[in-house]
Amino acid sequence: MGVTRTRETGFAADVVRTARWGRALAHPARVTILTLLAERRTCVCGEIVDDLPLAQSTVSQHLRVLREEGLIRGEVDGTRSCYCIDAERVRAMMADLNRLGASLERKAACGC
Amino acid sequence: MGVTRTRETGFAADVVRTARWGRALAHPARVTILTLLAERRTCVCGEIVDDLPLAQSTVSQHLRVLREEGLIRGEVDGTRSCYCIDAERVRAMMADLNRLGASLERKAACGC
DNA sequence: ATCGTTTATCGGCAATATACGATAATTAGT
DNA sequence: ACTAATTATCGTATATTGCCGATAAACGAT
Repeated sequence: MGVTRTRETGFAADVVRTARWGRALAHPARVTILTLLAERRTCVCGEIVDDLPLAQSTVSQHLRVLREEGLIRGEVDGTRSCYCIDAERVRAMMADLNRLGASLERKAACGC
Repeated sequence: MGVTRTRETGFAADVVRTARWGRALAHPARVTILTLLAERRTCVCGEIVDDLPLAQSTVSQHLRVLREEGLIRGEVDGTRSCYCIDAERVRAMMADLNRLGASLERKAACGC
């Protein structure tokens, strides 16, 4: 009764992993942050805030999501936090997404 | 006051598009559905329900999300709905995601 | 027309995500 | 020690998502 199924039970592990990448990218702010970090190689938090139409605290939360998925790393540098992309993880993400994409495209012909 | 910013304002159009792909993939059920459709080329709704640990109505909602993003197409066939992957859109999605991935990896060296 | 089958949608509830301001924490500089 | 600057976290309000059962809608078969 009232089971409140948790989101990630009953699904294959690789599928869950892929879905997590999806979630990480599922907000424009996070995609923008990644792009910013790529363009500038590295950014302090304040610079990111300046480039987003969001409050500092909100940006910080998005940074956390990205950090939790490992896509970015943060380093405290004095009073500021310096963020950069974790290339390794980005590659891992793209590998997973491409694996999905490839398997979808391989047999894409529609029988309908 | 109480601004409740809408989620997709103030962001670049391509970023919003990428984030939408992310959202589409952001749930294990949807990734599973896509994979199922790829494996079998085509499925009626009931078969999909049978392979997911979710109620029929819930699966139907996930199908709708995928349909709204154009990743799958549904065709009514008598009393049943036959779904299949829209290869075109999947390619478009992967192109967008890879475009992001490439731009992230290109300048990945971390300055931290 | 009625019944059985299948799928979509509705209504409602719980959980999560998103947003903000306020505050705490950390550090540099004085 | 105090102040200013920067960032993370907290508290909270709202929106969205996800889930289910129930119901509606569409169709085939009798």
